Amino acid sequence: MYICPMYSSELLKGTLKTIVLNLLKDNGRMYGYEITQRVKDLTAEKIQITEGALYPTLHALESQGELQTEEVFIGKRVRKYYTLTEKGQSTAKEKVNELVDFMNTMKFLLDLEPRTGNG
Amino acid sequence: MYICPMYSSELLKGTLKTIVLNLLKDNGRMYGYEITQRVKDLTAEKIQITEGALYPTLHALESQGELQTEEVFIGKRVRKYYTLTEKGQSTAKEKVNELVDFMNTMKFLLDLEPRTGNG
DNA sequence: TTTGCATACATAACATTCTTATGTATATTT
DNA sequence: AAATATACATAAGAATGTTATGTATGCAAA
Repeated sequence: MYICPMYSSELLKGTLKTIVLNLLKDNGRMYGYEITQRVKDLTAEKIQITEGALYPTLHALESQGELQTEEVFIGKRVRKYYTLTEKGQSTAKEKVNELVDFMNTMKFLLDLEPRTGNG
Repeated sequence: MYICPMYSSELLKGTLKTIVLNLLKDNGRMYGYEITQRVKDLTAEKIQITEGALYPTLHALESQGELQTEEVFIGKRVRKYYTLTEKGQSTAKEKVNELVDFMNTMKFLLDLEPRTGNG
């Protein structure tokens, strides 16, 4: 049985906040576990966000005023929903733009395609 | 005067080895300082490889058998040229493929373009 | 000629950002 | 009843950078 390989994990570094902010921008509100599953599904398990990385990141984004939370009881269990603040919405856009620009620069640097309008 | 901003440095993490291996694949042989300048020039200073990151990386790649060195005297100064070993050549290709695949997955995940043939 | 900047290597202390491991608890499926 | 999935959280450790520092040569400008 073939196991689709994950990326060597260093590549993910630095992109986690961008992924989280962008998912929340597209989906309105999500809770932590849901984010891990959504990313796994969307990437055919190539990118798996670990809980040890995600929860501290969510807490950091909240304390920086990018996210706000809402606790909802599902039976006896608390589920913590996150939504973007206004600040978070503009940060999301900036982060995505920066990442796209970075990827274009990388493709040019790796001699994979001509430079597009990002010099 | 406008200063073209660098990327927030986390993004570079994990891509340094790929950059180095690919530059050597394209250019035959290069020395450390030359690599920092080439990257700076090619990216309009958006990506600046620090020496504190580069030299340890070069040493690691050499000790892993990806690179071999050749010392050349320029006047009284030693310059250390690096070239890819055979292992390094195949690693270079793998690393670039992985990075390209990762970037495509990221663009899909960020809902920027339809998935291409990498699922 | 000496002052500063560029070239060219190197390493160590520190910061950031993950992974791995562990803990707690409820809900659902077998 | 046991295993798996859901759902949160934190701590120790690893990996990979930045910043600071050190050494030394070469060259250009004041």
